Amino acid sequence: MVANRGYLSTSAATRLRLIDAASALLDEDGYPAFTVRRIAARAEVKPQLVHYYFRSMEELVVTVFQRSSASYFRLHDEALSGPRPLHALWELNCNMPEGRRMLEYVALGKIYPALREAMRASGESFRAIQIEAVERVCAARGLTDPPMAPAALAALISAMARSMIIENNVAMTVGHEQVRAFVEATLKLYEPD
Amino acid sequence: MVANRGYLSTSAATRLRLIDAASALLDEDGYPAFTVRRIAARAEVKPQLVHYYFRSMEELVVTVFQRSSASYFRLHDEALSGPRPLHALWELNCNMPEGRRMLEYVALGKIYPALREAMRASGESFRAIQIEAVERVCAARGLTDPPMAPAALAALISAMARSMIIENNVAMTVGHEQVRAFVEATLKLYEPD
DNA sequence: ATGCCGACTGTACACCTGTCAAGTGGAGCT
DNA sequence: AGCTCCACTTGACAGGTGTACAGTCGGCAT
Repeated sequence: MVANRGYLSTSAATRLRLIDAASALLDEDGYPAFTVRRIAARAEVKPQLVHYYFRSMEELVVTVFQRSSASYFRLHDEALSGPRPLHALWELNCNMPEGRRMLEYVALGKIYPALREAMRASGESFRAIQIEAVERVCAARGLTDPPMAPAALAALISAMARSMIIENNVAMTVGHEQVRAFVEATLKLYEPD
Repeated sequence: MVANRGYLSTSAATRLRLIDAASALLDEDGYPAFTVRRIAARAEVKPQLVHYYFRSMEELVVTVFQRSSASYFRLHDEALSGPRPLHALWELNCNMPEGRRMLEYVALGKIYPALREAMRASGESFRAIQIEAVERVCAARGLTDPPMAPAALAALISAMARSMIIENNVAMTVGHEQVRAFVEATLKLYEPD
């Protein structure tokens, strides 16, 4: 067989099964389900295999996060490439499962410092991309005096979507409709049509 | 001694000590520190006393939350009673420790359903109060056509403050300055001066 | 003096957590 | 045939989790 030049154990569909299982559990039952035994059971594998493929739970959670992040990156990129990139970004942030997962990562970040660092890095790069996107829209539409700074709009889109997710989590919905209306009205200033 | 007509065990400075300890731990070390033994240790009390005063951890967490909520209510009320209530509300949401604690409650809410319900109830009533406050400001200043619905402004203030807290948690700060500038500019439309 | 009652202690349960060290079994190469 | 390598299993560790229940002790009212 051809050698696999990976510095870490390559091969192994099992490794993938573990990552899949962890992701699924995070979606379904949230951060409390992120435990060695539950993940292994979900992957139909002995618990010890988790530590065979990952040094620690911290390494696993970072790996899972990176994959979430990469998958979000694709959707993100796609959204920003279309016509009306800002509207697409808003839709994406409101609806995607990745958004709901983020809350769980925030919780797990309290426990695993490496995850916090990964989140910081990915969060900052996403924001940078979004700021550029806003600037491109402004330039393209000849908006010389936008209602707010590009960074503020990027942060606003994330923040409003994230907050609605959090509130939905505790079954709070007061004002959500008005928030959506406001954000969409604001975006229309950037992207009429 | 006079009888205490409480339906639940009254008296007991110990009970208070436990609630204080739990609050402090939540502030300092977050939701992972919310455990019987750590709380008891912080209160300098035997662990068993936690279950002497509270049926379960769920009852304790709800009690602690109610107290947070009540203390926030006072600050909230005070802020909304001053001149420039909206500016005061924004400052309050950005700076108070109650805001940081909320994140921990969100995490604990995944574990304790009763906490979720308490959060929903208190969240909705705070929002209702804020909506009224916005409407009062609009009426007082003769703002007949505000930039957004009152509910949207209330939600926006909460959401932006909360999101900045979350991002600070992972040491993300890109765009925060611009967000502050935007929110303050918006509030100035409601409350010039 | 006796008995009650409320605050608190001692002891224990069953279960779950992450992590590790040593062994097994088979495929592949020399 | 022997050796090595790798995916995986066996078995176990020390420590943590929430919760229960029977006992003790001291002040109070009768």
